[in-house]
Amino acid sequence: MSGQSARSVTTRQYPCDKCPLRPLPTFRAFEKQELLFVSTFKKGELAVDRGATVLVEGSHSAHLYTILSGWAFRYKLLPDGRRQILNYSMPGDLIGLQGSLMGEMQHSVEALSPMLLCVFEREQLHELYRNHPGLAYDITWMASREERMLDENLLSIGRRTALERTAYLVAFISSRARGAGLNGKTSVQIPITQQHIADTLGLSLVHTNKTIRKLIDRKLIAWRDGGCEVIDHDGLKDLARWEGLGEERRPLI
Amino acid sequence: MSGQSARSVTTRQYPCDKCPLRPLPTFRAFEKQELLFVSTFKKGELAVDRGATVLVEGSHSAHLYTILSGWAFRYKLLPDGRRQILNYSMPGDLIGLQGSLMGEMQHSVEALSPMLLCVFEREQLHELYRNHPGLAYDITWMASREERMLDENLLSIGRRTALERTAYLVAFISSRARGAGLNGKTSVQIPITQQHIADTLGLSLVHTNKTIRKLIDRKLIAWRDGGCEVIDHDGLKDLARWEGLGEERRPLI
DNA sequence: CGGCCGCTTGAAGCCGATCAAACCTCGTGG
DNA sequence: CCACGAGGTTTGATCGGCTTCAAGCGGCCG
Repeated sequence: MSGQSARSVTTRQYPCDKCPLRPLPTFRAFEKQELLFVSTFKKGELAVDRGATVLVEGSHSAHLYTILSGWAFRYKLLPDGRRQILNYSMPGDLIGLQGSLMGEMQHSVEALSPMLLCVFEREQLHELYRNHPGLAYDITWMASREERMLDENLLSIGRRTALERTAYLVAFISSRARGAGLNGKTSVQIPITQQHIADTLGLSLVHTNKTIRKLIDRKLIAWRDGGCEVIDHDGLKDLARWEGLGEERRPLI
Repeated sequence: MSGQSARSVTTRQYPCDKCPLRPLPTFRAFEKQELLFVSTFKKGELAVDRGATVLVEGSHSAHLYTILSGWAFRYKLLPDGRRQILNYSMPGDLIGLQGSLMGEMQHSVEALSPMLLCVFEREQLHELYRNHPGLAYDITWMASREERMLDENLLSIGRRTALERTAYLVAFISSRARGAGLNGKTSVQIPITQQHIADTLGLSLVHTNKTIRKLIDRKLIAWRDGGCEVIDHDGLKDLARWEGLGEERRPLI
């Protein structure tokens, strides 16, 4: 059973002023004052294993998180077990904001790889809004960004063919991964199984496999070491008729 | 051509202290100070016709809106014209927040009925965040609410059958309509065509029609006067395996 | 070595798409 | 007053993309 909620609070390895993410060109710089507040906002770090459930639908978590490293996905289930993956999360993304604002979580979050999370307390969100309007604005911005990604995913599932959808999804994830600073010298290894892709795109596993094979045959992607690798990013975007992500600088909390 | 951007600024009929929506039990009350600010935040009212395009993908609008009355829908298009409806909007909902926060609109908004909108200026959002943390929190809350609806819609399109999807959509819209105070003595008339439903659910028009017929035959809904009416709300929810909306009180700006 | 997980492949069948046509209502103009 | 056309709904027939069922393969780990 891989779904167990294995987790352990580690000692703090990354004080906010030595945040490994903030120096990246994708992220906006902090005001000194904001950095100070976030340092007190951060309550610790949480390490979770691959396959661990970080947050579970129906719960009322006292925490929200920023991903320091690793990948995760958000999903919902129907009563009979059908699963829909809603989106993926990677370094710099907030996890659990919906639950913090509105009370109960209405989706679950599972780690796709070992992860390191910054832990924040929901309770202090009000203080953040009261004293740090810039950060408050950033949080709304990030919520809007998530909304935008969901809009695009809806368009994809609703109106693109299986081949287009798959091309879109791989291009989308790899764009985001690059935006999160995950590009090694070569292209990114996306740590997902074909079942994840199927559950994201609303397809069956069998048909997903056959569709991925077409992308491989066209030399658009490769499937290696239990993960996906992009070979021809522009080819994927063309096939999916996708414009790509705006590459604006974004906030990090 | 019904897509023209017909619009006209009317004189202000509803000062914020006489807002027809706020007294409704669905909405949270304002602090006196918040009411004052929103009164200055509101720049006027905009009346649009049915079929008018309120906001268009790719534009940089200087405004955002709250719906005073009427219905609208958000949608995206693929280059070849395929349309995906993302969500519906009704009284009390914000329109154009994404665009205000992030610059460019990445979806369009079209009126489903004549509408009356409160007009706000994007520029003043920063002032709102600086001086009214409570309202800032409310805005984030509303963005999260939209995100939640999108999550549910994704689950629906990705993993529910055509019949379940249709049942879900109708139940969902009518729940929201009731939450927006649109329930007359009888049930709500939802002012949409079957083409809208098809474009929301990722189905063809023909199949949507046949699916709707099944719901009618089962006496779950009725189709009258070019609109949809719910007859058996619980029946729809059961069929869709849908839990329903949390009926929490929500903010209004 | 055996079992599990993830990937692959073939065959059969169905859900929903597409094609085609007709009908109804309503507004417009001759 | 009726002819006409447009938009929306309806229905039947055929097609095909995707699902489902079934089975086998390969690698990794206890």
